[in-house]
Amino acid sequence: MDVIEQPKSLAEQTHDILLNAISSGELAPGERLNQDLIAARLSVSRQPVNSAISVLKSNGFVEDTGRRGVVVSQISLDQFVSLYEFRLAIEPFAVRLAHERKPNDAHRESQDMLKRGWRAVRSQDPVSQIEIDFEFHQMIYDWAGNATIADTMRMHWHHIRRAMGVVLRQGVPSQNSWEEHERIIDALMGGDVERAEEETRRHMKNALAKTAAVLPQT
Amino acid sequence: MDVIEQPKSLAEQTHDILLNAISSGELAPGERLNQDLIAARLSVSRQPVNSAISVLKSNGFVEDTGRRGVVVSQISLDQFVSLYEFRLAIEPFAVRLAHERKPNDAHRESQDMLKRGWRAVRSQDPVSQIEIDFEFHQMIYDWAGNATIADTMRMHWHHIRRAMGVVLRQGVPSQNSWEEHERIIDALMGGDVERAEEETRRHMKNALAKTAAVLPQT
DNA sequence: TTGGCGAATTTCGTATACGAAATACGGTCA
DNA sequence: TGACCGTATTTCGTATACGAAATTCGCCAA
Repeated sequence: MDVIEQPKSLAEQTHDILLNAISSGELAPGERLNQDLIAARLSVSRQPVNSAISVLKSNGFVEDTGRRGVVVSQISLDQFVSLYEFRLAIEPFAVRLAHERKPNDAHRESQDMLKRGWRAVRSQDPVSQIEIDFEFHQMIYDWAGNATIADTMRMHWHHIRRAMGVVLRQGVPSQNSWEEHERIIDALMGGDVERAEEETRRHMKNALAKTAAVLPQT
Repeated sequence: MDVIEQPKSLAEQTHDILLNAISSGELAPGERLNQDLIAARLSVSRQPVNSAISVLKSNGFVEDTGRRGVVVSQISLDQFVSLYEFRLAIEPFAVRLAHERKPNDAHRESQDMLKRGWRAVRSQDPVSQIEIDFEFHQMIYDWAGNATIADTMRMHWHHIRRAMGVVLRQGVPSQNSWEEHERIIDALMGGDVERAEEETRRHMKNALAKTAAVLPQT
């Protein structure tokens, strides 16, 4: 039996809405967040908005200007290099854990995921491409059975989304990504951990290269 | 030239004070956070307290009870196994980066750090032992020159502190830790990355074993 | 026309107020 | 004596109020 969960507070809803707007690029880097405006737009008072902004600030999505209020954090190239370097350590490790712990229906689940991935590629819709890309990696974290990896990557993913949006909007195709995903799954299902790890590392390096080529122009 | 930074807001100060109280064990797992009480104790209104608690909640330091307010999160064994598994991936990687990028005065800095570590061990003061342990690893992250690693580990470290406090208060000696730190530095200064990574992995496994042996009793 | 100074306005952080929901308490009935 | 029900109290989330600091705007002088 499930526990009863009460509806999210206005502060949490406000946070989620703002975070989504930032991650999707709807709120551009450097853009100011005006508490009165946001409160009016969401039909709430400034109190939950203020609370939501505190949380965003603590997680690095917005920055203090020192003057009045906060602005959406910049997407710096350095930051993304460091983030992908980080993933270069975590993702292959997650794949190794996934190899050891993946559930019985992993094959079916992954084929399903790949199918959805290719469908998103064909759709050429950046939003669904970004979404399903995360779902793919989340599936791996899930198989890895490590809550810290899942939590940490969920946080970082919002930053990744921002950069990925920039990349995809520039018309860079995501087809390669899904070929790489396929190779990772292929190795994993075949029980070849070493190759799965290696393919994952390659996937990370390619993703970084694609992003790095586009980001400085922004 | 440094930028001028204005004093922290009451909300941020409240957050820092509460986080420190939680990490240090002053506020025990399961303990309720009463906003009125905290506000009165800190001589502020409930507003900054409420804001601070939102931030703590988003970072997993306190949990919603579903009823009234929040309680300090439990230290679960599962969570710590997952955290140390995570470190098993990150710390050796950070050491490898540190090997490539460490500054010229790394030798002097590390000898200094080791000296302070041994002094803390002799002092038998858990607080300074925990503090200097973090400083050691932070030095490595710093050398690694990767902001994502540093930021992520700073966040996780508050959770580690909580567990480490439990371990040290049970009288488990921290001498072994500093022998391990010494071996890592020794390998790193000798330019033997492979051994430095291996020593780091061993350090993580030992730390996990020490913690796991004590945690279930709590 | 442009630079500079001061008043008006904006906008934030924090305090206080208020209503709702949950807990705690006390009295009543078996 | 113990279980149960209704009321009082606690305590939270959110709204509103207020003061301070920064920015904007307009006026005046060079």
